Amino acid sequence: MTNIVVRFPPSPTGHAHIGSYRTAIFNYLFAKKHNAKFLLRIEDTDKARSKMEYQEGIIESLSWLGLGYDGFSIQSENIESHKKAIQKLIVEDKAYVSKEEAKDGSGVIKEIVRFRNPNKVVTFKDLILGDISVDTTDLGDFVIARNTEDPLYHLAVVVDDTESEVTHVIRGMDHISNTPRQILLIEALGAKVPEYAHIPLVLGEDKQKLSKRKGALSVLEYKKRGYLPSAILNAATFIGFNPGGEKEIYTLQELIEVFDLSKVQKGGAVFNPVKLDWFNQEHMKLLSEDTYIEFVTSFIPAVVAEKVDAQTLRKILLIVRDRLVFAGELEHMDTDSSYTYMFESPYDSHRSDEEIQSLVLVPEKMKKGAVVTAATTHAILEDVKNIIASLTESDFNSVESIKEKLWAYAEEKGKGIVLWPLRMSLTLQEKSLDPFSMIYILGKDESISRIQKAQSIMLQ
RNA sequence: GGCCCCAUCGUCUAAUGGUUAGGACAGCAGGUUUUCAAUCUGUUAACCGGAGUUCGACUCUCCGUGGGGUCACCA
Repeated sequence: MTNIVVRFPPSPTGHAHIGSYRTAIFNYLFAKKHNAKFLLRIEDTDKARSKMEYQEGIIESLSWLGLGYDGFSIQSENIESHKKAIQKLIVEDKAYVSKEEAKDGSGVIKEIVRFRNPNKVVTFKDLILGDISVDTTDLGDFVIARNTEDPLYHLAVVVDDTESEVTHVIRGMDHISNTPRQILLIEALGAKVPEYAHIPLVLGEDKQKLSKRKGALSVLEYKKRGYLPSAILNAATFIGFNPGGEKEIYTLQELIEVFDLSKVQKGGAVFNPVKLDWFNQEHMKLLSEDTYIEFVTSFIPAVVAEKVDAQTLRKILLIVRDRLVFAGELEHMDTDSSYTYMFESPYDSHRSDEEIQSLVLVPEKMKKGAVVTAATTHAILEDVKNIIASLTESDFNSVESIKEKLWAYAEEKGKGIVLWPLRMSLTLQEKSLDPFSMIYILGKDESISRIQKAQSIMLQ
């Protein structure tokens, strides 16, 4: 392992969205690429807003994404070092205690600690942006602690980073203005200034910093909706980064191989949820049949298993695979009418005979001059039913063989006038799977039974 | 407003002085074994503006303009 160390320091004050985790991802990729250490540090110096629930959310998110870390710490547990640093700065007259009225309007006089700003120009080299110079004079003597026992962000970060020997600080561009004052503190403490890489911000539709407030989903919500971690990883990495070339679908391993800070964009990038959907579909295609079934099954309501046997459910899931964007679409499979007809008879008391008849009868635009009546439809269904009855066990092994057996008849009579009533009698859905897939899923008996029901209504 | 950063299709981007400015998502059109998907094919669409530098600028420089970030006893 090299001596390179990076870290991801989220504050547990909310469920972070994809923008924050992209920072974690960049750090992780950089670490793996360079055979370095990746640290997770929970920044909870703001005790009022920090919550255990959020800390757990961070850990769960990282684990779900598969971003393992080589070290874990909680900032508040390093309070002794922070206090020591505050004392050291005060003793060396690089900081001082100042009696001031509390900002909360209470009128209480408190003793806060301010940094004695040397008022100089700080220049640092950013690995993405290049040289950046800032005159720190206008920062004034900024506050570094609420009191001698209670450090604030800048002080805590600098002390912690120094102690864990962080060499590369990879963080969002919104931290760029924090960098000069942190460098001032590092210098005052006599520590080593790390390398900085400020990555472009992830923007919302309005081109402003992505935020929960504007509807950005947390990583945990994506997990809940049935997105694949590999898709989130892939999509997030491609916000503000592109390895060049035309390949876009990458696994985590491949991402590590091609990751390079020099290929990180400088400008902010708008997050496109529609493209994330595409990434997810592509990553679903990468799954083996068994992995896919296993993944998707965890999103299906338990009652479905009572209504349909595992064998049939597997058939349904495999056939439905191409149209699935994310697994959570199956979350109401037990009641969603775009799925229920696949495993429950659509012929129920809610539908009138007239309704069923109008569905099964070939619509005008599809007739192509042919004369279609209830009687002819009944006759066609009769023929189709007989063909299905003649199918052998092995014919039911694939959609393809079922189609083969029915195809000649459909061509002879006219595809539209055979296939439409067939599909409708099996599904009673305006939009549905094709009839061959339906017969494959339903099996001989149920297929024939549904067709017979449609037929009996045709006769009335 | 001060300070800092950025600027290629609607969006994400490729191009590192010489290309008909490429790809992906979305859009549109069409094909496909009925519907809806899926899939295949085709297609619309961009170098923020102005000066330079150069034989030659998307690429380099400067000035505008636009956008963003940040100005806490939050992180």
